[in-house]
Amino acid sequence: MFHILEKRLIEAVGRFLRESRQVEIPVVLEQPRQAAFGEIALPVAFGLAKQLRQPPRAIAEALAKEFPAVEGIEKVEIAGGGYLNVRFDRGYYAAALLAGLTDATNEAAGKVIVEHTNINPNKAAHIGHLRNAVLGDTFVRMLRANGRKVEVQNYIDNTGVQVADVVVGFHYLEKKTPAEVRNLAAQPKFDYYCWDLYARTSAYYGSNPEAVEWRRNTLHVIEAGEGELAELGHIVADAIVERHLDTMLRLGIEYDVLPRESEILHLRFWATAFEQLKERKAIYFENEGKNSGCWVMAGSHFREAGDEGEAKVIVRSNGTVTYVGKDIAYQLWKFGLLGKDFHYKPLRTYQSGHVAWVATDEPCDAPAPPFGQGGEVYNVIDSRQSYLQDVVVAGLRALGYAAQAEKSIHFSYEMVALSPRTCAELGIPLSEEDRKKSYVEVSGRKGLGVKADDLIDKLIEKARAEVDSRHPDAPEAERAVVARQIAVGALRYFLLKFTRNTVIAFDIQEALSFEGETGPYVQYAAVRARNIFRKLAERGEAAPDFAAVLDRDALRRQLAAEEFWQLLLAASKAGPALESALKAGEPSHVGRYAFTLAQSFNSFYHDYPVLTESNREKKTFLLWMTDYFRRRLEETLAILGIEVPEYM
RNA sequence: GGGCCCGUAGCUCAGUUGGAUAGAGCGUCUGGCUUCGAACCAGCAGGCCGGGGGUUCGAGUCCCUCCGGGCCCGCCA
Repeated sequence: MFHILEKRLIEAVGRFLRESRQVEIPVVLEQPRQAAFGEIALPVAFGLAKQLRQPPRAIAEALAKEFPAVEGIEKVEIAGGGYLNVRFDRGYYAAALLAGLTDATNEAAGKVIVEHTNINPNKAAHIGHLRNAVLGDTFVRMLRANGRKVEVQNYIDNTGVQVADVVVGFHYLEKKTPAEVRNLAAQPKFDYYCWDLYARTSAYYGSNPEAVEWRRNTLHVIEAGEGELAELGHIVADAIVERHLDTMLRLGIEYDVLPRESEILHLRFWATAFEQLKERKAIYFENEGKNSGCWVMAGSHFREAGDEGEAKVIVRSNGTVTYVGKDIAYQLWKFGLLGKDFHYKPLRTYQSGHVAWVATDEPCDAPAPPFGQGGEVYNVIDSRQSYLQDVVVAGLRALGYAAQAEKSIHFSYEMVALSPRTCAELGIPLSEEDRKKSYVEVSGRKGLGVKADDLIDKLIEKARAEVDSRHPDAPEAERAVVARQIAVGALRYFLLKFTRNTVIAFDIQEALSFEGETGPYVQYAAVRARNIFRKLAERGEAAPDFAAVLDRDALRRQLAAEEFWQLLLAASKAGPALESALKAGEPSHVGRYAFTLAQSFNSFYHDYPVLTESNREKKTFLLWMTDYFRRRLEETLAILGIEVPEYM
């Protein structure tokens, strides 16, 4: 509704200026500095000051006198150096909200592809991976809430060097057969086992340089896809992918399709992309210099104009393709530009019946929905890979796909590091140098980091203690559910409260907090709103028919109280909040909105006892406000992927 | 050497395309539970927005420069 009035205002003011002043300027709306100034501020007078050669204040006064009538707007006032502050007709506005009038969502055409998570399937997921997945998943929920069609992809690099390292560990260090590893892989914490093995193998390379040859050979065999080492690679990667899906499901994160590198190789996606790249002269064969014998992309494609820079090798002199090359092929496929497709088989069915599919190289009986063919592609990848993402986009552009290059968005974010305090707490040894830093980078290679499942377990444990102390009589199973919901709320909110380009110095104390700006704080507000209606029912009272009691005049009477009006206004801005968060590409903005909404409600809850209110109109109004807040809180939390517990 | 990011209250962070008196949370201190359950609320204190220059009627926000910190720049992935 807020948006509707904004649009009306822009339209009316634009026409007014055109007709009365013969000026054509874009009408900009602002949020007044203070809520008491009104709902919308128009700074038009400042823009006109130059053109009309008059002081802004005088222009504002003149404009205010002739200001056109706009439905739903009560009046305009002059303020400050020349602002026109607009006040809504409160009764009109609230009546529209009560009638269920909402801002229309964008029905933009085309599918959006969001790729996130993308964890190397060779070890347990850690806190950094969680940031990626939660950011990606929340962005997906934002897009869907806005009416967009979204496909969630989780790319699996199952033939890469990281998997090879773990295979080396099993085969050369532990001398295990595929059958033995298969047994191990069926154990619950196989990903933890590999976490340690990966670190051990990496360390082994350091002290035994000749072992690096094992790795090279293993990688080669895994890519070819045949032999015992390749079998080991599959066992490891497939099992770990399942563990990752389990971990993410604990946070409510699901996927539509898992494209895999093994299929990119076997289905010769790269060969097809290579032909295109050669044909359209996007890459060239280098005959001299250090890159002699390689196919390279000229630096001018992916750097600032004028900066020739270094060329990027796409195909090595031994004929093998680099990681970026495969990524270009994958990106082409996402847009439906490759002229090839994977085959698919169902990987798992979620509780809702939703199926996650995985790429295969041979057809399967189950009919898969169409994947790929996106109109817009978001790659959720940390900022350290921005150079490579630039190369991928440059590849598209060099192939003549300028439109798709524009629609290829690197949804980048900064890494999660560990606070020194948390390192100490976890018993991670720090060098003299690390101790001085404000944070320490995690390293899978060194086995240095906080495992996702450990963190979730810890959060559940703490939430459970809180729930037990408050609701000792509630059934055990119920308390377990509530504790899990609170833990997930705390974790997801924690990862979302920072803007994307802030490095998170992960501090376990801070993440375990349930007070202040946290997920549980917001959940608590929603629970309180629900409790009021539960108590009402327990008293044998039915929820009133709001529309019957609250006509426009009644609403106007109640909303004459400034506090009520400000609360309602804030709650009514969920739509615009989502829209601006999408525009900015910032899930954290939705989190922040949820928090301020919860703050508003908590103060309302504290100041106005609803159930004991004796005046019928006021009580109905308070109940309506409660209900309105409850719905906005629930909607916003759903976008954040946070559930509302039965009680807290 | 080149590129990207960051520097705002004791700590952790917000701050829309430049706008009115720079905001939260935590922490400190002070008050508030007679169940719509305090995982809450109210209040106090705390700021040369890293330094300097510029553009502008107006700069935390844009430009230049310097200082401090992080990340990237491979025929690894």
